Amino acid sequence: MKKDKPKYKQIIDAAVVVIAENGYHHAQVSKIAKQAGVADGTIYLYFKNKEDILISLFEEKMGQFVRSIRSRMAGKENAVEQLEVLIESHFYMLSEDYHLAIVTQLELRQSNKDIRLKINEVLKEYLLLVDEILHNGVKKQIFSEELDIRLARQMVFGTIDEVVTTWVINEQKYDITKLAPEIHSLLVKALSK
Amino acid sequence: MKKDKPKYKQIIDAAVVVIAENGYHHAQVSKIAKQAGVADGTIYLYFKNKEDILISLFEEKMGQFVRSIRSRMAGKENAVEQLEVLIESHFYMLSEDYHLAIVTQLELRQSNKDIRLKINEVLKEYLLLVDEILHNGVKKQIFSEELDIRLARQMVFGTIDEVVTTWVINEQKYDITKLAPEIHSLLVKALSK
Amino acid sequence: MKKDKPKYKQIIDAAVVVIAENGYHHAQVSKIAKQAGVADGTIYLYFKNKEDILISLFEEKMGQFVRSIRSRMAGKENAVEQLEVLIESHFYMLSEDYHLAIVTQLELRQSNKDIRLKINEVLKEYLLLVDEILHNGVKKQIFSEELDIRLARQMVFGTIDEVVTTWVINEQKYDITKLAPEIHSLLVKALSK
Amino acid sequence: MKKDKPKYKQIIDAAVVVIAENGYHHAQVSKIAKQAGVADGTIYLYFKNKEDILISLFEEKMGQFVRSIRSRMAGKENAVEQLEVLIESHFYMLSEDYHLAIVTQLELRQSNKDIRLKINEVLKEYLLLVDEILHNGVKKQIFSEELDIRLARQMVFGTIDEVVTTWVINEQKYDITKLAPEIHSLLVKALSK
DNA sequence: GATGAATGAGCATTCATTCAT
DNA sequence: AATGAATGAATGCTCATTCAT
Repeated sequence: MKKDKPKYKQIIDAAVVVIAENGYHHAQVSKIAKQAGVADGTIYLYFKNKEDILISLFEEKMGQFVRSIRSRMAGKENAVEQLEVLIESHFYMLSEDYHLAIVTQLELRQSNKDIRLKINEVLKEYLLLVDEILHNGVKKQIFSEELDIRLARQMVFGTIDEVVTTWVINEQKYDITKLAPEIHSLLVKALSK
Repeated sequence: MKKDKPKYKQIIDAAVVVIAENGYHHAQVSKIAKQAGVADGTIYLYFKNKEDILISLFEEKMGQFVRSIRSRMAGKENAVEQLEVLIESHFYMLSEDYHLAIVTQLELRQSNKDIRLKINEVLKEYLLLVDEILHNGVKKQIFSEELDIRLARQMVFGTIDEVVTTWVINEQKYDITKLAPEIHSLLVKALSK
Repeated sequence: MKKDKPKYKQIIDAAVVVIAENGYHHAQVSKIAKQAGVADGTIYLYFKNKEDILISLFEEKMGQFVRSIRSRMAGKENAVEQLEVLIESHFYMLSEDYHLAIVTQLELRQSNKDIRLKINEVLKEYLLLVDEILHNGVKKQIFSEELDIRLARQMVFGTIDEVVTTWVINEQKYDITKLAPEIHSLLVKALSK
Repeated sequence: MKKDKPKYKQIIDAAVVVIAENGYHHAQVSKIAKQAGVADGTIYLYFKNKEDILISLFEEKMGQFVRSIRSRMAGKENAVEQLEVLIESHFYMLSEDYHLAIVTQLELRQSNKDIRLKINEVLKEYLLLVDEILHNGVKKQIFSEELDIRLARQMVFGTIDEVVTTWVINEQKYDITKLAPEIHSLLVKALSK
């Protein structure tokens, strides 16, 4: 399995750094190869083309992201607590990975439609997680029984994403993890009966 | 003033059509010129460079957007009603301009960081409007007195933006104006005491 | 009409020189542009792509070639004399254009299948000319009435082509036009009753 | 002697198949290795480089070709009969080896000038055979005493080669061996007194 | 003011060859 | 002898911008 070979992850990590530091449009394959400490051609032993690097990057990182949130959520049965963990984890993990935050919030959004469609596929995993929390909350009668899950999910994701993007645009000048309680409180109020 | 000459608007409208129909990355200056019925070189008599077209496009359209919402809000003193008008207007205006919705929600976001920063400058006008509503609501004790205006604004804008983007990605298959009451209700619950 | 603009012919002539001097595989577009005294991008105002340059080169030169032979044949009614003119003209014209001889006999044959198919299309004009001479000779009972035109044409073309290629491979060390009478005599003997 | 080891021939036969099926420009060393059932690196234990495979291929196959014709000619003393055997054998052997015909008539001609020059070296064996027949015919006063052997050889080879190439381009749709008598007859007429 | 022909910088990808195992 | 992962040089084409007319 190619994904388990060390150079696979090595190249993806190099791509994150190069894109974050140079911007999407100046992230040439040769720069990524240099950063990864391999020859240009080696990239193509692990990835079909440049597009494939970006999609794999997102899959790999977003996969970890969702798995990590799920494991942190383990044991929490209450939807309010689950949402708390989701927000805290989301903010915490991006605050711990400076480069990844820039890449996911700003740079990867410049990619063409094909790449973004594939990225959206990957995002669905995250959105499903949000849906699970919302369904749980409604079932346990913590959230409003008339809640439109689809719209509520858009509010939750839209709010979190906007807060993170604003923080990245402001060059991460403040501690985003400190915003979690207030965001959580706002969202819970919106969702509750 | 260049902005008052007919070709200025002619070129901006051409840019909206060309970007919406071809996508950001296939919207060459020569295509925009053709659509506007002018020579390539003529573009540069009205705009410094391609970047300037895009920023001007956003300024022009977002300016109209905010002015239009303000005029619809005239007479409403209640923050809850004002927010209602904001959401309804936002959804209504984009639902009336198919091309503009695609351009602002999907295509222009593919531009590079520099352009997006300038676009954010222009967005501030809209965000100020949101802030005004929120301040008003807090002052009139309709919204929670402990509301963090900055975060609340990010929630309002993030939610509205995500709802619109989802609608555009789904090719505007449903009537977005019908979602306004529910979104309004969710946000008001979040903001209220 | 693009073909009538001076730069069209200028680029084709440059391509002949560059290919003859550097070989097919080292004839980069940038070298052709430099030789033609234009920018790389200018090439693409006149030709769809590199392949198109090569096909156009062959069309242009082979077209002239056939037209030139036809005009030299004007007035000759006798198939034996027509064949004489054909051979003499063929040898003479290539002996006058050192670079073109190299390009048509050696370099262009390295092109890929697509290009060679299109080149073969163009060659058909020449082969039709040979057919006309052969038909004429048979009709006038100068050539054998049982002549298989298709095979005879392959003999005529194969012989002429091999003689020219041998001369080019030997770096044109001898005067090929002096070989015309003997080749003519051999072919006429073969074709005659 | 490397040429006697089984893998030597194995690689050459693989090269014929791969070139015939994929075309010269898509016949990568790795494909040849795969077809031969060896590792890429193994190729380089038997051949200096890719060029060397192609030249060796031609040497090996053309050597067999000439030896085979010579053995079929054994016993024929008459130049006319010898030429008959040459043409028949040439056509017969290529009609029996579908892949080889494609490779020698079409694909190998796309190789660069250096390789083609070396291939021509190998071809000399064949041309010497033609020369022998011609000399024999002249000595025995069957062929014209004034025959220019060099030009006559070019006619014989050029004609045969063109007939075979035309047959291969037409995807071997007809039986080329049936053309031998007519080609023989044309050539004998040309060469005779 | 308006034109549009000309410019030229910039980059993903392939594949023959090597060499540590 | 045999392997196959790794190497890295080499190039066609696009398109924003200019400037002579």
